[in-house]
Amino acid sequence: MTVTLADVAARARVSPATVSRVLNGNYPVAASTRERVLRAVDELDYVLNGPASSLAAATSDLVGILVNDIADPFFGIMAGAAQSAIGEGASGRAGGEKLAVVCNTGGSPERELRYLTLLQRQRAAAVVLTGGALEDPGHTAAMTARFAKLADAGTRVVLCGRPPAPGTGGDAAITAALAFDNRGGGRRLTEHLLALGHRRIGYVAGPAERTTTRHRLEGHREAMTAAGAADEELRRLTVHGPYDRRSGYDATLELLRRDPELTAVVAANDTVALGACAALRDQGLRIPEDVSVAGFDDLPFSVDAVPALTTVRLPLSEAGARAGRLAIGTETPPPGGIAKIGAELMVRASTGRPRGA
Amino acid sequence: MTVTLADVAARARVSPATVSRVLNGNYPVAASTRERVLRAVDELDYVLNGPASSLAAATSDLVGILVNDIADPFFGIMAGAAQSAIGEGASGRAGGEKLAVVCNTGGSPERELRYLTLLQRQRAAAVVLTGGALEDPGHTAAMTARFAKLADAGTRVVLCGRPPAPGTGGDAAITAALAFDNRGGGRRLTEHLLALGHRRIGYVAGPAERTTTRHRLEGHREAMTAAGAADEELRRLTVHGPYDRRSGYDATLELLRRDPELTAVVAANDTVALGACAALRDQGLRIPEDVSVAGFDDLPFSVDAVPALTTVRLPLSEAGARAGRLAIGTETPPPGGIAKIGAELMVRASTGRPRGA
DNA sequence: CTGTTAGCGCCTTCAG
DNA sequence: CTGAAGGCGCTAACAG
Repeated sequence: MTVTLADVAARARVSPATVSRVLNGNYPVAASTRERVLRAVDELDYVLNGPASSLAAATSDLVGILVNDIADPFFGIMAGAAQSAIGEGASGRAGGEKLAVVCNTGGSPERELRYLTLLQRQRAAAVVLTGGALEDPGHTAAMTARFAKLADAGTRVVLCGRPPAPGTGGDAAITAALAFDNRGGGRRLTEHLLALGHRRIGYVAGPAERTTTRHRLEGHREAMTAAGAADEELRRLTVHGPYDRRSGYDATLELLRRDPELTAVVAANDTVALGACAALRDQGLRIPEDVSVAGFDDLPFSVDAVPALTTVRLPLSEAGARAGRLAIGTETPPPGGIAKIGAELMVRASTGRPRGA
Repeated sequence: MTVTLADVAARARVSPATVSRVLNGNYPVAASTRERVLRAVDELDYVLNGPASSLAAATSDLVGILVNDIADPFFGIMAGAAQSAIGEGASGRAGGEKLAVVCNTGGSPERELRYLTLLQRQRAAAVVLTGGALEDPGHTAAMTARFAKLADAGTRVVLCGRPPAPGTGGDAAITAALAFDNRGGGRRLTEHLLALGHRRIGYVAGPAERTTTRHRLEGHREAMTAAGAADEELRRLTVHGPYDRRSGYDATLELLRRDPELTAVVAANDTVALGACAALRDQGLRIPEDVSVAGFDDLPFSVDAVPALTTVRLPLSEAGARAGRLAIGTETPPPGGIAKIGAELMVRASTGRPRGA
């Protein structure tokens, strides 16, 4: 019923091996033979059997891209860029047709592990993990073990927007890591606010147990501490929540309750910042006249917000593309395997001098 | 080097067949035996070889979800919901671990076809296509042929937010189609504007050759025509462009040039609407006092826009989840294979009475 | 440059 | 309920 390689071989009057060779293109074949084979493939409407091929070759052309939230453009942009880079890398000849595929973990450690298992089971050629990692010792250990397993099965592992696990050097298994300068970006953002004259700055952080959250918050606190803020005060003006609009809304209300004299709110990311803006507006406060607001990431919608959002730009698209290239081996890993990706402060209309100034 | 099923069998002192049976769970196995096997699996850290399994069984656990633009939450929301539904459906026992995976076509017909081929090659269990289809006879024919091929290889094909190809009934191969009521939604949206007193309404449409674009536009024109608008006028006040912010911005400027007396702009979707808002603001026009603006989809950010966007809500998450269930056979297809998904008008602050009224 | 020969690791009848 | 045996479709040495 279904056409196999043998059928093609018969029709082209060559051996199966030859057909395999022209299909994979990694072996010299006479032009005339190749053409005959290709014609047979076409006439028979033959489609290679992936599982059989993967089984025999002990590798597959699957590349998995893991994201924490597929509905969030932060991940969509990186994943899209990675997927393009992977697709294009294969363009040379028919051979390297990689199947780049994105998997949504929803931020759940179980699902992250499950996808890794599934990908390992498929003998994936590479795995790209995007976004912050969960900072739980158990989970980190489990992940590190999986990475090792994947690596020695020949699967490349690349991190994009996620620092390699610290400590025991357990991440030797990783091909490359692209780490965003979340700490530096966070620091510069808060320094901008301090320079404007703000002192009472609320911080709406992301989920407590994620690297991204922690680094951005640390950057903020670095700047605040340098400006003389007390630890206790910093803690009082920090509220954690998920990376969504609702969290920004609720947390801002809570911050206002804790300190009605707040003159600025810094959000963990742009989406959260939008929620913060909504909350302030609903309280009758003007942005930035009464309260300044800042975000992080510089997603496409941020420039269209009213007022346009001051934020920190991350080169998501470039980083994603680079991760894709690293995954298929089109680009060589940076020295040491880890590269730091810069973050650029974007000052726009949502931040201004505080009321008093 | 790598652990195989035989190794597990040896350790558990059973035959490979038995191990296979407990792993797949679709066959009676004594509880004590099962436990012994499971323990061996665990001790050996065994991971099933997907390709080998797929080859022998002639099916795989891959489910592909195709999207036009992964960075667009419209698709992210549907894909995320579908992926969850597929993941959960498998929960029964270890057996049905489906690998739901999203593929970004970028709206390119070639990539769409390419992914379909790749998925067919992998012997995917199902394919979900989301969002509008390209209306090109050649491409439609190619897609229909692929669907047939997939269907008779046992791959389920479900459409989500895309109507089945019309005409030759060639889509008998499709398992189910969930079609959004784009036409009805578009009509009701424009009727709302007409009821407010608007007559000179500009329309920023999506790419011309897509079903979604056409249906929304037809709904708009239905309403306009019923209100006495002339065809020529309608054509004059319609501008096409991609589904992005930039297109909304540019098209709005163009519409304003064509008719400076415009009192409303209807955009093909919310993202485009945001661009339209930006253009109007840059022209010194107030929303909705000078010009009303409306979008489509009701993405999460639309309620936070300033002013909050009047739009048409599509139940993206529900539709995605349902598509996922249909893909894994957890839900039975609607009678006739096609279900129409309602669209609800959401009136918010971006639309109001026109200047004159 | 091309054909031949063995498996890759698992599932699935078929017996028992 | 469990074991034995054959083959899924392709690739990868080897010869020629």
